[in-house]
Amino acid sequence: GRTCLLLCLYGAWLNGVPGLSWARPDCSVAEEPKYEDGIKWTSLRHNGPAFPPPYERLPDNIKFYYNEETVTLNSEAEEVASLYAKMLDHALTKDETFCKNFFTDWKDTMSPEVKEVITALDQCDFREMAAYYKRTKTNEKVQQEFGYFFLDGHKQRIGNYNISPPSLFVGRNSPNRGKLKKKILPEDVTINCSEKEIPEPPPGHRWGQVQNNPAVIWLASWKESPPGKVKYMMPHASSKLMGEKDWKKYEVARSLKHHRDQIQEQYRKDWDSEDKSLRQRGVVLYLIDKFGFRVGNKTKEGMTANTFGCCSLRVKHVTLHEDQKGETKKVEFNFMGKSSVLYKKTVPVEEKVFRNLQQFKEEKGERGEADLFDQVNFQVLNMYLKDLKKGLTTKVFRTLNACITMEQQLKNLTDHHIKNKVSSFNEANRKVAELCNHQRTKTELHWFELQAQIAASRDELSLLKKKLERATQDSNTEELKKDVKRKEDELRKLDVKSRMEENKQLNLNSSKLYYIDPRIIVAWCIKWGIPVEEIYTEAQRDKFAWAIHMNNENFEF
DNA sequence: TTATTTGACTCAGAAATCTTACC
DNA sequence: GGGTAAGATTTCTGAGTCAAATA
Repeated sequence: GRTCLLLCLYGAWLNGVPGLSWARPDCSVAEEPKYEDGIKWTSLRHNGPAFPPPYERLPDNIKFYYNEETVTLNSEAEEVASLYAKMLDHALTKDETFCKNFFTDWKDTMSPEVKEVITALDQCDFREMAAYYKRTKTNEKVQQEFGYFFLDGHKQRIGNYNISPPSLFVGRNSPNRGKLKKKILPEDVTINCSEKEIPEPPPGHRWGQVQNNPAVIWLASWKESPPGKVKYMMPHASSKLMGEKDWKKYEVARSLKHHRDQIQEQYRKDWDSEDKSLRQRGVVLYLIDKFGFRVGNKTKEGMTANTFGCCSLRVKHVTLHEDQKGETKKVEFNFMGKSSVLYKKTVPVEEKVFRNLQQFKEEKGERGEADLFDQVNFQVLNMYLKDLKKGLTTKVFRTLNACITMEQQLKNLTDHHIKNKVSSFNEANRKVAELCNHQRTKTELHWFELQAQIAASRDELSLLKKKLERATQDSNTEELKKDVKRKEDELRKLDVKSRMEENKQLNLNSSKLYYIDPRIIVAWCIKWGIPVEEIYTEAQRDKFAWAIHMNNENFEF
């Protein structure tokens, strides 16, 4: 209760991190060790990750058919088939690459005889299996014993403690989509913990590796087959360790504010430089600073979807628009960004940026596939930024821009404007989501249905109106008028619905969770007497406990 | 050496699940 | 008042960033 909260605050001050304390349920005020740079903990105890139950074979009455005939699969092949069967409703099972990858990996699991029989995926009938899995949704409650860990004696939640069962890779636009993600065994897992507190591996198994590395915060790690990346079992966002990092992230962004003028002055100079790499650096930094682009790492060809960020933009992604008099200069960006989200915006830029872009494009001739900024990459940029300010990297600009935008938007909301405070808040939030290009792809089916409904309704309305025009003082004029009114109401409702659907295009969650300093929001809530519960969900309040406990009405970013 | 890969986080939308509103 | 659809929230896991290790 309140006492606990006060103790938390007190404990946090003792720790030297304002507002940050051990997350619930443990609120004790212990003397905490201060760690030198890079050391995260003294004692770390947990039960390791939870493994999925072994595969259960289909009952005898559920069959798989090939060419209308029953084929009996061995256990492994049946298991992989079940993964596809469970996805039968998913659009990906109509995707060529997905199917090709799946079929290749699936065949590897078949016995030689069966492999000879099953040669075409489109002859396979998984429907009986699919129906069976729909009926028997296993809804096992997660075991509480795996959900927590102890960091220096404090009980904390774990973010992801379940190792997922084998599945088909579902990366969007990834060349790996459809490939089998193999079963992870304890032998594949590295455990990170205190030397004397090694968790018990599942019966009959042993851990691949056990280490005691206080320089990292992960509890367990393993490699996933495609795309061969290391996965980690990490503390929950509500844990002290994560909250601390979150807080530091925003502090770095705040400190960037004081260096921004200097950075801008420098990149303006760079636009005129003799050195092309400096000119490119200057333009890239301008774009990142101004429009919140991601830096754009090189992506591994053939392993990931073809996506882009600022440094990795191609010539074809940028179109320059100049009006007749050459007064307004606009740049049109059109490319696939992170997670294959389309970035399509046209923005005005300064004269020198425009000329430089023009030159970079011309140099490459008509080769649209050529790198627009061939002389810079994220290492170059981050090296440069690090020298200006410790801890400064390119992504900080995105955070800074998001925070400034949010703070400004909220400031604009005066008592006069605010009728419904929560929806006003969402409007402000929406501006940030727009900046960050956080999108939600609309549920296609729903959308098309709605548009069809609207079109049909429009047609009917115009038909009714014509009828009404033609009608003389017949007895049914009144009836017709009523019909028209009814149709108009219906159409209006549909339009509202459509607009709501349109708004869903923006995804407010990502900016709220990762970009907007929660202290801005808390301060705003206090100012207007809005309970934080109306803005942040429970999970979000847990994550931002540090900011909520600070309770600073006068916070300015 | 410097370019590339790996490791460790940090951010991303979709799917799954829970809650509420509506008929 | 209960069944269901829509909406809100949480979980899940893929996809970025960026520093450090490696070749």
